[in-house]
Amino acid sequence: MDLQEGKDKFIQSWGALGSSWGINRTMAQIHALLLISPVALSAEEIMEELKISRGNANMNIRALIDWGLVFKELKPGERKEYFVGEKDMWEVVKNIITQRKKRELEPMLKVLDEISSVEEVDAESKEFVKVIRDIKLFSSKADSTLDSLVKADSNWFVGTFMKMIR
Amino acid sequence: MDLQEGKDKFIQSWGALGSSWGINRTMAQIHALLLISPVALSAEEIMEELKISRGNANMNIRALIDWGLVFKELKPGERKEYFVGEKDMWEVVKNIITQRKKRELEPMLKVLDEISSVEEVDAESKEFVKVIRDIKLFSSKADSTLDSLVKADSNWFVGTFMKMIR
DNA sequence: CAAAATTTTCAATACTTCCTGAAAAATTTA
DNA sequence: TAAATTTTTCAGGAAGTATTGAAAATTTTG
Repeated sequence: MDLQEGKDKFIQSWGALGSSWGINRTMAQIHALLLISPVALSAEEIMEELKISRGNANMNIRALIDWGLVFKELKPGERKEYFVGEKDMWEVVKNIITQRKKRELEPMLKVLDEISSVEEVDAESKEFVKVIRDIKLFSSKADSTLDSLVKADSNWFVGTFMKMIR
Repeated sequence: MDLQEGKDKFIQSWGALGSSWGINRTMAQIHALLLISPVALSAEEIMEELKISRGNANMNIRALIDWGLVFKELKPGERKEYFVGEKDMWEVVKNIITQRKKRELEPMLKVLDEISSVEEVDAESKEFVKVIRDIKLFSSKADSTLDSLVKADSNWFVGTFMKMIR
């Protein structure tokens, strides 16, 4: 397989993967492109490479910066902004976990909290509150497990955890 | 807060959460409804409760059964099918991990494998292959970690892991 | 400060995914 | 086997998301 074919395949697959994870295709493709690019790329170059409009490129680059997956790089003497991708996969995963935890898990915990104040007047409402408390307990555990995971370092992940769990 | 309000809020939030996880809103709502329902429900009842069409209900119930999150229940002497939700959150999470691993992570591993056969003729292609191999290594580790996680039992998750990691 | 370069915004539109409802298929009953 | 009941399918339309492109805003340069 030649380089261009490999690159295209990677960008394409990474984009498809993103789609099933609530990340839009273009955003995932830009991320893929920057992951495999040895040098920082300008918006122009990204537009060119992925055949997308300026607006689209700009929006998704901002979003990636927001997620901590891409960084601006200013070249001395150059007016354009350049962008580099976070290459350390463990960092990538940690950032995604952190963001999604904040955006999704935490709001859900809040809702579960509110909901468990339903008055337990009859069998049905008692059962409801029980189920909700169960889910809340589980979610809180997931939440703090993810916290610890994010604090742990990459070596821990690739080493100890694997051995321990087997 | 009263029961109906609590139920509605839960179904609504669970639906929203699903959307950001590549699971469509209705599917997540049906799952939520069955999670908090103490009894099995028929398609009719689900349609009624969520105000959705028969077709929509049917499709999404099938999908949930496919994911192992909902089961058919046949009541003796009744012609209709009834459905119950998997109530054990650990089972729910395990099924989701298993399915998504199979549908997304494993195909990605396959692609990474193919791609790492790019000929390393120059600096650029060497760098590309290096990055891809890195990602592949990481993904394989994630894959087997998830395998172990799914094999482990719920107690392990709620107990040991939490202590160890802190 | 004005001109040039670059980035950002956003209304219009293209694209994708989801949902409906009615017809077809399947299953059960008598 | 025919009628009744229930489930499944799927074309067409609705709703939701993503993308474009051009204008506005911002930044840099001389």
